[in-house]
Amino acid sequence: MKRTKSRATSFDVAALAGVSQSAVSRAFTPGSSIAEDKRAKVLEAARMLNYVPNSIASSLTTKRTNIIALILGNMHNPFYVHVLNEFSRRLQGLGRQILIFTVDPGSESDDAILRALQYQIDGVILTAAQLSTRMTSICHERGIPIVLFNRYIPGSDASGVRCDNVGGGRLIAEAFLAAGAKSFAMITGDPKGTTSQDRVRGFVERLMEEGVRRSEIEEVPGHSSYDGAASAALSLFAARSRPRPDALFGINDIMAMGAIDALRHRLGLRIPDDLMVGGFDDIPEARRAPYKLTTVRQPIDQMVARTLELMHLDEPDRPIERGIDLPLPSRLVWRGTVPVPPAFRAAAAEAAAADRPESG
Amino acid sequence: MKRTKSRATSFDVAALAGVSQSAVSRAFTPGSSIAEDKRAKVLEAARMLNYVPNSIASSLTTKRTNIIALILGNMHNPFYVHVLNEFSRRLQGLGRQILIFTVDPGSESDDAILRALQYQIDGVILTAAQLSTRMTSICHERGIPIVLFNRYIPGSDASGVRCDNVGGGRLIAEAFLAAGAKSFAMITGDPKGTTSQDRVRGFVERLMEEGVRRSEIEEVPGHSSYDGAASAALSLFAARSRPRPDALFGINDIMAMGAIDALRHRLGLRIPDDLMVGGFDDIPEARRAPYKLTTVRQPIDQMVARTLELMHLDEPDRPIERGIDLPLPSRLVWRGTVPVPPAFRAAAAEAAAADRPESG
DNA sequence: TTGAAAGCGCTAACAA
DNA sequence: TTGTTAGCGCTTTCAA
Repeated sequence: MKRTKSRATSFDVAALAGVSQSAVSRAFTPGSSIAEDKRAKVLEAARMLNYVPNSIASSLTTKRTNIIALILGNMHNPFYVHVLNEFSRRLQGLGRQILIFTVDPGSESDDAILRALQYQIDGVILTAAQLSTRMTSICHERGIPIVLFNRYIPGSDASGVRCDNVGGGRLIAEAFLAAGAKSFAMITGDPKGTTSQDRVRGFVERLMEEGVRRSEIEEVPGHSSYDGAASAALSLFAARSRPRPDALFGINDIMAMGAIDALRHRLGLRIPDDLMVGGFDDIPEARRAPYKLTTVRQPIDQMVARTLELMHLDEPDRPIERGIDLPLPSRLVWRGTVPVPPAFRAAAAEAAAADRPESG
Repeated sequence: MKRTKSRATSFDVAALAGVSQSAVSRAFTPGSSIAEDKRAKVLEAARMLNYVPNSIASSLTTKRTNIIALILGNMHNPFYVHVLNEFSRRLQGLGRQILIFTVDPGSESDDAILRALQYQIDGVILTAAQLSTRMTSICHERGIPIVLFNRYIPGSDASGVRCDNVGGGRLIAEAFLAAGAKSFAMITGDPKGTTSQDRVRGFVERLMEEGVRRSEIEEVPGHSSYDGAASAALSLFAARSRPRPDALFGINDIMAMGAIDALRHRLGLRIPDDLMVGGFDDIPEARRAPYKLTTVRQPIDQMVARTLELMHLDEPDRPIERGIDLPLPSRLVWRGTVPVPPAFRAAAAEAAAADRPESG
């Protein structure tokens, strides 16, 4: 069978309904002035012809496509999968579509943004990668809001939403200290990203307040991946002269999980008996039986909501606010990888209760 | 600062470059006839004005948007995350963009497709949900290919790519038999989906060939999720009069993982000593130390490649082929959740070697 | 409330 | 190889 290529246009519908083409347009535009019976006739004709309004054509005049570009870096980190899900759910609810771009983590996102711009997207959400100031200003010149998710770029005009990473790092340090840890190590993520840097900073800062010397806190890069963290952990613990650390901070959950698996199954370490481990993000996987990871929860829902607010999708003519940095509070979730000190028993019990059903 | 809303058009570029507007169009159209020096002038002017061609406008005449709609159901299953990644990588390589829609697993995808149609997408990839024949014919009428990924719908005009699920189910049965299992159980997925049905069918079929009676194969629904499978497994093993099965088939990896975790950590079962477990998909998580899941590998790369081929993106006028069902071969990956019989030692060693680095 | 008509930014004949 | 011109399918004045 051949393609009929029969896409009915508003003119076809108008002809069938016996009205003008503009009437058809009005019938499909909420809040435009058209008589109810006429609208009904149009809708009926449209149904008969399988007419679907052409958003591409309408955006040519309205200057709005209702498309948002979502630029994703590391999809291998489940955190971003949940972020994508949440954005998708909400944006669809707002009648917006998502044009997706995946870029290599750590690489420039300029290319992706440029391609997005060709599609006259109404906004850009960037969850990854670097952003040049040139690209930022190109977007802003055109009135296209661009907001960074889970990161900020110092000195950038782009606004961003993230959680309080420094505070979160402190929470983990606090938990380790309360559990009696004496020597510390961490597996870090992208060294160029503020997210990893801030978590490290908060963690170190808090430890130093208790008299721990920076040189005593071991640090090894885990490349933000499960496997990277697994080898990092092994290199940290395998053969060593100095005493093993008794507390390990994985800068994100997926790395903490990689470290836990490697340490347990390759080196036979018991957690938390031999080593306590803390993570960051609180991805759903962190609750699972093999991990029961004590971690810092990022308020994804809130972060997504604030991101959308920052874009002001329904006020397209509003001047774009520059360089807003919106840090949201994070909180510690006590689970099984850090021994729970008496003072935190209640919090731990609460977390355990909340963990019962995994949403998904 | 206010929005300048200054999007340069091809006319602006033409004026600055001192050429006609069509020259600008040509300068940006690969393979169109334009003098090299003229093109250079145009490009230079474009750069100065931060001009980005408006694909939305061009698609009005070309009838091609280079946008593909990707409709995703269960994003909580990592399998689909990897699928998304692969589609994104390849489609971006082909100069196509992905408009993403997430729908509730099991629900109609008609809504999403209708919204996609408004954007004049060049094709639809459906990884989830039901598809009405009405929607199929609407797409086909318009010359828009729609291809089902990892599923087929009996009697549907839509084409699809999937793996040989029946054969895969047989492979797991085969492995269980070779390992000496005598009693069997399975955790099933979406009862309306052919994917789950076929895997079950192959599994059962093979067992029955060996004289196992259908009524002896226990079956419990796991709702395609980690948590669903965890409770399913518990209900299967917790309190029971008849002897426990000694082999459990999780219709997909994420359910096999949920079952393993629950059985190990809640009931203290040892795997594979007390119970052997088989999965399906071979998601990257299946290789991880806590699981080392013996499973059936779906050839994602091939499936994605064939899906794209079926869409014939570069021959938009080609008649759409109807109802093609393309089953690709699947293969067993021996790991640690099924005791490896001597005959399969080599295969198991090979799998272990291949597992070393996780891509990601 | 309605219809006619002028664009939106581009591509694609067509002539030059 | 060029420029001119006529649309693509819609929204949006503007008059009626």
